[in-house]
Amino acid sequence: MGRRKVEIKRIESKSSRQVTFCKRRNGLIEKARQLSVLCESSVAILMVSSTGKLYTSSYGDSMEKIIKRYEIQHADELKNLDLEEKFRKYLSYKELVDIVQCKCEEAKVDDASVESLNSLEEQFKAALSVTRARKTQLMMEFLKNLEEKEKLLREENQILASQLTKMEKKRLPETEGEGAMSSENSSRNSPPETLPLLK
Amino acid sequence: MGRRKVEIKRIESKSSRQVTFCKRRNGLIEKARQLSVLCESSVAILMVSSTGKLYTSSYGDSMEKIIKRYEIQHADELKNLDLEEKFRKYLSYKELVDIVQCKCEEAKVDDASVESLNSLEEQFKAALSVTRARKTQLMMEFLKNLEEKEKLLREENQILASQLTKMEKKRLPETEGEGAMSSENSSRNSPPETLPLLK
DNA sequence: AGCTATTAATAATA
DNA sequence: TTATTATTAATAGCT
Repeated sequence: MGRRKVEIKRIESKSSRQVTFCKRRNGLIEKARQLSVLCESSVAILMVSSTGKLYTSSYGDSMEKIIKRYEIQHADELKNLDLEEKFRKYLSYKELVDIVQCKCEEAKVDDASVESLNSLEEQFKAALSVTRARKTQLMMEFLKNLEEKEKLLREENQILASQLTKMEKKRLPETEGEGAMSSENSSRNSPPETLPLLK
Repeated sequence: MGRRKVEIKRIESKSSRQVTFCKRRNGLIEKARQLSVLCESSVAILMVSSTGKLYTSSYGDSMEKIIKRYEIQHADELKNLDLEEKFRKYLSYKELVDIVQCKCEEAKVDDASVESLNSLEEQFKAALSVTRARKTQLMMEFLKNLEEKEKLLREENQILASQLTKMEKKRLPETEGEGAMSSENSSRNSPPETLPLLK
């Protein structure tokens, strides 16, 4: 689809590589848009050029949502760490540890003046404040993340549930209304009832 | 580039929408691969079909790495603060508010002695400590709760998915569904009715 | 950035 | 699904 056929291998000339990147990048984005519109789907594309520049595009849903959808599916891999380990890891940021250790060493001076102790006190307060703020921030972020995941999972659940319901209806077109059916008929009706779950 | 020109708008027929999704999805993936090879770049694509199935593909780098690249760049945008409002609500437990207000009233005494101020200081410290501990405790509880919910929702999802699969098989004894790495990892059979829900 | 000769993708069909 | 092929759409090489 050009003046001649090209092999799919690294383009040696830097300038034509850049030109091609630009052209094909736009092509890819347009294709993604079309797929999204034609097939009512969500599509996200992330491209990092050889110079490290990031180009992104998403259709049908936000980039965040699509990425989260991916992360949910791959959460099992991440599940190894339990919550506390995760937080221990988060809180061990070098920056904070360094501050604390530095201050602790200084504190060995037991015969210091009131003034120097006062200064030390202020420094500890500052370090403590930074640590607390960071802790809260990280917890908030983690929380938000979880809440989004929950929402997506619920949505997915609803889709699955409605698919099941539709199938059931096709399969047993009638039998609506409360006949004398002893309701315990095994395979009847089960999917819909199990679905609306979570409050 | 087919037997006739097509408008880019939702394909009404469900079956041809699915066929088109499959074809164009493969096309998009191939285009991404070519872009990556030709231009020495990393490309990631995430697609969610209208039925909620996820299809992903990445070239030049792992999906994780490319997504991380994105998240680094967008870290700032993620710092929304509506969560803090939520916690302000959590923290307004009467017990804590009472402590603080009581102490604040006492503090009006501006001409107090050094001793009484020292005492007041201690009381504030205690109140602050209680407040902080309670805050952290509540956040942790909330977090654990969310994680449990997530787990349950995921289980439920798997059950629903396996029910759907079973139904499809009964209905169409042949014809495998679209492949993909979707949530098909079910592997477990369903004791569907007893789904242990969220409290 | 534009412009076409060409190749590549794909819509209809089976 | 997969394969075929008549067409349209994307783009390589030049300006």
